[in-house]
Amino acid sequence: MSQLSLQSNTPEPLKETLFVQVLLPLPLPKTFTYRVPDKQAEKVQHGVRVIVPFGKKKIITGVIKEITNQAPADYEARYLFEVLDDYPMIMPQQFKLFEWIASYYMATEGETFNVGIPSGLKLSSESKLQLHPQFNRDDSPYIFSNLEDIVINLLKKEGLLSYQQIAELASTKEISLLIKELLRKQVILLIEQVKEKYKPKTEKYVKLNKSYLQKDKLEQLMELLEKKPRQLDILLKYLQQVPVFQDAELNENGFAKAQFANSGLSDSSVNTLIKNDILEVFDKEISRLDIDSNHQYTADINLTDFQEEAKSSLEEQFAKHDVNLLQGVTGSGKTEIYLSFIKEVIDSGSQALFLLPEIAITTQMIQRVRKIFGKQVGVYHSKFSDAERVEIYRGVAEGSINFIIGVRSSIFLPFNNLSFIVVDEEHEQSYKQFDPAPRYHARDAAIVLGKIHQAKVLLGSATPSLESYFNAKNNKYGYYELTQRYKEVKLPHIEIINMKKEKAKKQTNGDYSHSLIEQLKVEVEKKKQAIIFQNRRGYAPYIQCETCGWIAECENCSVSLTYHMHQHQLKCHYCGFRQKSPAVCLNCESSNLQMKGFGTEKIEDDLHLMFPEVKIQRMDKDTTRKKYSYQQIIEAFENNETQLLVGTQMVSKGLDFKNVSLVAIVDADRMMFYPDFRAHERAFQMMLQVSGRAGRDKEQGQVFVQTYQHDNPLFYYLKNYDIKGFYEKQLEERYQFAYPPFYRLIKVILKSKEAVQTQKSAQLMYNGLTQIFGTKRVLAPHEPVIAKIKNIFHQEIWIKLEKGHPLDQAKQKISEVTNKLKEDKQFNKVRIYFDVDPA
DNA sequence: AGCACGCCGACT
DNA sequence: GTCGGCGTGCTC
Repeated sequence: MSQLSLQSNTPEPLKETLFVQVLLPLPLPKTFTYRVPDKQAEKVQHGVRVIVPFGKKKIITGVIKEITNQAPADYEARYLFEVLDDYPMIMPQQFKLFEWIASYYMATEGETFNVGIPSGLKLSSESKLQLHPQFNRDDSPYIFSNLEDIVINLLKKEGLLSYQQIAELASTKEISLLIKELLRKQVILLIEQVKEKYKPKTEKYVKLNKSYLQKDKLEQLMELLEKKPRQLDILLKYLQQVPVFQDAELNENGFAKAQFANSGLSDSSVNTLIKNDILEVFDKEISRLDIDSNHQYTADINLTDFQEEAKSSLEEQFAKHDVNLLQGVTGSGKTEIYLSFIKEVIDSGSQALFLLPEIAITTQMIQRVRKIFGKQVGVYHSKFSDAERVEIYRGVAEGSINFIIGVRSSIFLPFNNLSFIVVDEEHEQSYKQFDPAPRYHARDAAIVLGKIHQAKVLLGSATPSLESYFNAKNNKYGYYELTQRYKEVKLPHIEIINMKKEKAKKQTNGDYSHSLIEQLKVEVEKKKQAIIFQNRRGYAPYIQCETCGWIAECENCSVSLTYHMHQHQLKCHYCGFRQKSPAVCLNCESSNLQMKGFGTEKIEDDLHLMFPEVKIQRMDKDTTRKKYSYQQIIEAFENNETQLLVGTQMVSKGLDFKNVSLVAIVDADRMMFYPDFRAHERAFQMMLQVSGRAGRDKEQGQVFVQTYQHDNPLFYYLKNYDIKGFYEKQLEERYQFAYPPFYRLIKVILKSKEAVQTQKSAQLMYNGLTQIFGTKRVLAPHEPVIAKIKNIFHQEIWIKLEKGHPLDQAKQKISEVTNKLKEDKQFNKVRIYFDVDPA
């Protein structure tokens, strides 16, 4: 083994040692510098992945952010192990986005990188042991223990052993000692096997043996197979599918082996042909992205006059604004406008990104887009496997995919030529990532992404976020409103039902007004469909003892347990805790337990009683757990197999049902009255969104909204579809109480297992913050609505910064206060998080 | 984030 | 006396 000699007498040709700054997918604030082995120097370039040692035993994948020839002054850089790619996997634009997100959302670039790339592009490493090549048991000056001898013998036999295998021999404690000893005694070498997690998918294909490619040879073969009809059939099938005589090169493409069986031909006969060297098997790399590549996609996008008008107006505005807001009621055909823009972009050779909230990416939507764009489309969705995501990632990097339709994380794909971004349903809060950091808002990040690429951004919604509305109003964004509904279908009539009054008149039946029940009866008679919306799953949100007032609560979280009738269980919707529903009060043993409130399950149950003959389906998180159940429920409803659909907000997105004439919002108050400054905005948007499901065909649909607060101005705006009026009113309130969009919020979250420590640290944090920002800009620490989740106590501090307040400086100060707090070791168990622009 | 090194209680 | 608890500090 050659030794590295630092002072060599023979002058080496001067070779510059390269150093690279590597970004690692860890929540660490900086990059790490590695030395590049000479052998790898040529492969080094910006944006390629490298495998590096990190700490004592970790081996991880990072990405090269910078290349220098300057050795770090204050530490010895380690050698990187390997350069993985021949071309960059992270584009310069992505680095810019990482930087922006990390800085804006008070996260690290490493965390951003970590969520930004599919985990299949990171590598797993597994340490293995092998015998040291120069090791000889008899020559060794050392003495070996029994255990060591066992390992030595095993290594002689097996060659390689993993930690796992050693672990089977010894207890975990002994392993590291054992390995240390074996290393010291020069018995073993540690080697790292790094595996690419991603493997291209392959399928068995067959092709005709070359010797039969001549016509006469083939004829001989056919004669030979005369008496073996099964094999002959297979050969004929092959020739039919792969006409090798028209083009001999087609033979190289081969034919999927499994396809024979699909045509009713026997697999064993195929195997015989293979055995006799008539057919050859080979592995063919196939795409996981299930697209029929032979199909020609030529579907056109036909815009109505109104849509054309909208489009050309938007085009004009894009000349002045990089971001435009397109507001249009459900059914006004925003999607066609998006797709028409996107088609132009794709045809001109650029890339486009179409962002949607998770639940809006339906099979319907994907099929529609595929019809127009074929295999240029990549769908980036959490339901897809990691391998599929890697394929899309690579497709975008290589340029074979020009159009991405996807969820928020698609902003991180390696675009290099992006020129158009659509953010549909831009008001949706699911665009805001909450856990883990970075807590970014994909709409806002998409706008920055647009800036980085000089791409145009189109935001779309029937009910824009107040922020976007405000920006459009102040001419920061361009704006267009589509007022026409497709085919001129009238907007549904919204009826606000005064539950107080109905209850006083004893016209309610439990939670349902007389009017609603009567109307449901009418629709059911007419064979129409109805959607009953309740944004709460389960049967009863809580159960209470009427004797002593006891409420069943989660033992880990400060929430009541929801009763689920189906399993007769009490469940916590925050930590998943579940227990059998008690028969008597656990406090006073009274049997007077009452279900309080109602969720989708109870509504479903009630409806069954009221309409025993009618097919009723429920759609919520509980009924859509399986992969295709969501799809099945929708299809059944679309095909009129079910007549009443009860559901949570899942029913409000992206679905187009023709026969729905009534939408019922059973409990509007629940959405409106919870402690959040956005509660009204959300409730309003959600109610309008659900309403949009009614009457999408010729007839005008109806919406029934049940409330005990029917005087609330929100309902006035709602029933008149006066979105602007409502928003203006909201803006006034937001201004008055110093909330977005006039002020920027930064939420500081403190968590720990100790309630007292959490509170104390929050108070100290608050003191520190007020010293910098003053008492007006910082709200006193308080428990969030759910103060305890999974036995962790939470405290929040809100910082309100007026527009124009130097943001970077503010964040800097916040970090300083945080670091100071962390110095006090009594609080070292308190974790501190930041949420900039909390949703 | 992991993970090793380091200092105090219940046990072979 | 040790095993092992998890506090603390580092990772190029």
